[in-house]
Amino acid sequence: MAATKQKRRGAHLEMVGGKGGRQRVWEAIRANRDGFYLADISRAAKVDLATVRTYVQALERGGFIQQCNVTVKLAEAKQFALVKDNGLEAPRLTAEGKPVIQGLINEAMWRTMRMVRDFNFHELAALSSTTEVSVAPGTARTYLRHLATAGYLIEIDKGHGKGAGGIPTRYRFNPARNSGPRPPMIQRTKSIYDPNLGQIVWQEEPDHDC
DNA sequence: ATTATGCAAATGGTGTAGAG
DNA sequence: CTCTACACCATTTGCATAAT
Repeated sequence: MAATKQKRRGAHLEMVGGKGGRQRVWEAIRANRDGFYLADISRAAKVDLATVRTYVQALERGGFIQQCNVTVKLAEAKQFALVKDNGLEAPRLTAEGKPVIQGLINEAMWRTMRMVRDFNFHELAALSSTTEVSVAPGTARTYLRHLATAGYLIEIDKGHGKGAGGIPTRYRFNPARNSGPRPPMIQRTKSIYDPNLGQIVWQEEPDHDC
């Protein structure tokens, strides 16, 4: 009923690599690693207390932080300390404190792409697949297609685009677009956001000049 | 006729926000 | 403090098209 009913915003505004949300909380925690309270974090990060509480709980379960004054039971009065600093960006944890698997496949493909010179989506799927993650050919195909559209990949051999010849489109990673370790995310709005650059790198081409 | 690619839409999973 | 609802990204699957 609050006038400021904040619905969830775009990924580039709250997810990893952006601002707001858990990222701010994590930064605030790092700034006060010796000891902090939920209220401090909430105020410093300018994040709703409930959100802070949720994330802190996840961090605690994940073993990233530890409560100092165990005697206190009230969450708002609890004092935590950072015991496991990833140093990087905010760990993506589920409420259970377990690492999020979402995006793992994406990252695997992104990493493979930067290592291998050229490839087709079949090879990418095979190379990206590990014992931990299995990349479906279809997924690789989709991701590859989007990246190519965004200019991250160069189509070096269109070959025989279709048919039973076994010559799929061959792509090559564009070094100029090697922006960083974070894989670009394909947003729901048909746009592609690069967490490394912190900006939209491609949109659905509003340009329709005839 | 068979097989693979390309495109598109549907579904699932996760995080955030709010209310009880 | 716990629970429910909602929004968004990621992934999977199906259909249409085209060549061997």
